Amino acid sequence: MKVSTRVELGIVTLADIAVSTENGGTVSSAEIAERQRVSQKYLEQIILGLRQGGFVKGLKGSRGGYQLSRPADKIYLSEILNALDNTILSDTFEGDEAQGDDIRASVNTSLWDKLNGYMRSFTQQLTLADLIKEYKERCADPSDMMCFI
Amino acid sequence: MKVSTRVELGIVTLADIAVSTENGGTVSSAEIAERQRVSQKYLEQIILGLRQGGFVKGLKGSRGGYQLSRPADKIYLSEILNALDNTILSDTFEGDEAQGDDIRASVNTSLWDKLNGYMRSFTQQLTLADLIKEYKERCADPSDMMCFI
DNA sequence: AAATAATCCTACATATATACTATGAATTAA
DNA sequence: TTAATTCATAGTATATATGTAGGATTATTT
Repeated sequence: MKVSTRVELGIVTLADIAVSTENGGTVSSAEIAERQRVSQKYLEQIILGLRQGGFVKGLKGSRGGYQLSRPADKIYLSEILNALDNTILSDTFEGDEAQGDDIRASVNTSLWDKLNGYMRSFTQQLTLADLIKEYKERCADPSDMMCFI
Repeated sequence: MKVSTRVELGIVTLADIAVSTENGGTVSSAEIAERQRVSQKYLEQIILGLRQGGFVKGLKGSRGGYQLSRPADKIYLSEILNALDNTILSDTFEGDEAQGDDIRASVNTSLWDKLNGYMRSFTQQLTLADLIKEYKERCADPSDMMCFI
């Protein structure tokens, strides 16, 4: 399953903000950009989407930065994905049902609707807090990988 | 989940060939093109992929056409998808693990690997014969939709 | 043998999406 | 007032998607 770098970076950035600010305060786009090795300007575009989606709020000015606008266990992956790219969890063929014979419609319900249904239910029960929890558990095992934050 | 029209048409075309030839014989690209309301030339390109994937064989010349090269219950959706677009069931980020910190790697295994895993197991147990069976069951109920083939 | 009907193969055109880069305005704290 | 930061938009190069088009190849039919 291919996913755009915007979506990848969007989720990772949100997780980064959550982890970096869990003891209060804010984190700047410059910090995150360095950690994730992307240009700050590009990252700001992605954070724009996160803010418009209602996941983070930005505090302007010196000593400003970003924080979550909701607790991480109230942010569902389905919401994040929809905000970053509304095609991922959407119906595969919308308004396409009238074309051709109905083998198309049948394949749609037998295959694509079921795949979409699973992706939705999985991402509707998975929260940002779950992602962070799993990340920290992996960090606790140094033989697995290193923890940078 | 957005999918290219090539993938959609590829699966539908394969199902069409299976249904149209289940009593023997062949079906031409012209027939399928009319039924699915696409240009014959475009359809031929898509059938090319199906042939290279080993799902159909073409018989040239007058009275030629296409047939399945294997029984429909031995053709798995995972194979079809891989032949038509090898990104759908592939790992979301291949060779991408070295970039940035390992929040990326962790999100990858917590989210994307699981989604890919489900899509694979579902499509690895679903066959073309299953799709056709469901299609015919729907056709048997005229209140649901009409059956054209 | 010639005509016909079909698959097979490749090149090209156009539109859209992606992945950035770049520029600067607006806002706040020191 | 200066510096630091978010906020917003414009531009651009590349890749991908969605076809169109032309014709070569092969087999059947007459």
